[in-house]
Amino acid sequence: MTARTPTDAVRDIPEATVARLPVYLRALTALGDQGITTCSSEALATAAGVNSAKLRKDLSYLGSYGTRGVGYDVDYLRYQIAREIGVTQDWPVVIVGIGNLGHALANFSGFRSRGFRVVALLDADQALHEQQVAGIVVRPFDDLEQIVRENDVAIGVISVPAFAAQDVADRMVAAGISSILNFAPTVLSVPPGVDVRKVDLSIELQILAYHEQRKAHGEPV
Amino acid sequence: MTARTPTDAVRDIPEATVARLPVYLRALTALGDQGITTCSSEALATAAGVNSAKLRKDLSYLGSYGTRGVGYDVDYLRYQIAREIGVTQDWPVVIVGIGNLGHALANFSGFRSRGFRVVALLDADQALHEQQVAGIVVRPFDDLEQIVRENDVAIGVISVPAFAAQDVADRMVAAGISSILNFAPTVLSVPPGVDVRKVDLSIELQILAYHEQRKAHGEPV
DNA sequence: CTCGTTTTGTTCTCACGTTCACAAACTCCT
DNA sequence: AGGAGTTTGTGAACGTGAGAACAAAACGAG
Repeated sequence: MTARTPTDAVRDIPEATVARLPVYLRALTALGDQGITTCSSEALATAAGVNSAKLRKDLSYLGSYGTRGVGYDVDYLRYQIAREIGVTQDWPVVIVGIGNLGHALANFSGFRSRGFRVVALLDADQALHEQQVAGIVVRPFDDLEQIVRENDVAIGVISVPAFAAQDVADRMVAAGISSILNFAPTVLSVPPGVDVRKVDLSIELQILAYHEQRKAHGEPV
Repeated sequence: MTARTPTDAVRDIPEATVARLPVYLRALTALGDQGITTCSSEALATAAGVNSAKLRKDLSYLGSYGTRGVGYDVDYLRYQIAREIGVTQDWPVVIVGIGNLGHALANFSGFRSRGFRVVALLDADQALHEQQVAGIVVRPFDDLEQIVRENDVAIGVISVPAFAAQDVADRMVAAGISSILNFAPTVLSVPPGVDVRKVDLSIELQILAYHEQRKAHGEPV
């Protein structure tokens, strides 16, 4: 690695690369589980579904962790990527909105194994309180501030209906959460410094529909 | 509409624009529901959470549907975008994998209202067959081919565990499905001509974690 | 009818992301 | 030790996307 002073610690990795690092991480885990200890950029790129030049360029932003003529050490590279992303320790997460989707999210086994830990499930509906979902008791939404404070929660997941999402986001931000994963089909507005990512089923389907329509329209051979 | 010859029917709209059209569609629907009949690019951009120059440029790919000095007619523009995306009629969709997530998807009310119709729920687990989920009977996975044929299904949703996802995708493609929305945390490989979009909770959380780590690391002012 | 106001549609420039192509660096074989 | 064969890391070319800025077009007032 080239000499790096403490002050330039914050190299900036392109956003497109950041979005692919988790994919590489998963691919490396899969290779490791198969007992593979070393792999080339070509092999890893295939496992991750990208082109090898792009993979190498992405990895080069992290540092120089490969060996020319040999490839990458699977475990070592996996650790380096995990460290870069910040999932070497667990991040506490709260889920707000325990409807159908909230249930599915709470039961999602990938949380724990991938660096996240659900510390609380919240819902405004009193009928759900005291019930257990995925082994965790559902608590009132008003407990949010206390939970965030006590567990130092930085990441919140919103799985409430669209009309309630902005209110939940506002409360989350006020409580100190600065990263939000939004499953509600609505645009959230948050202050600068707060990150929001959205997952939207309708949008994904509509994008597919657009391309599908294209295929159908162009195909009349 | 401006005169358009049959041969130039396939204008190509940039992918980034295609991904935003559904957002505009939703924003227009919201404005319409509020009784608003006309809006400026500025107002619509705010509702959609984008910048107005980008919005105008996106809309310009579809055609010239606004009026200078006035703005856009909400209902008219909404119809034009819906037509461009291809959601003026309903698309039949099959969901494979009726676990926690599959349940949530089947119950998702946005399907019907946004141009999609769930024609079947499939699962390999016999214990689920004949049960009703969201008013639809769960059927054996082996019924896939028949259902696709009879309903002319082009879009499939995969919500099975990761290890089974590739098999399901292969069967879908063989049955004639050419657009897949994949919720399983794995890379799918499909032949050219088949579109895959993936929705991946772990990846989204890890991207948030990366930025969160950055904030925490840079903040000690 | 003409002028001022408003707002769209589009052009231009810059930044970002992807891919190619190759030098540098490592291993292995003779 | 030296040369052939691999594979990484990166510079350079290309394509796509974002945002500023402005001309063209519509409306309304007088």
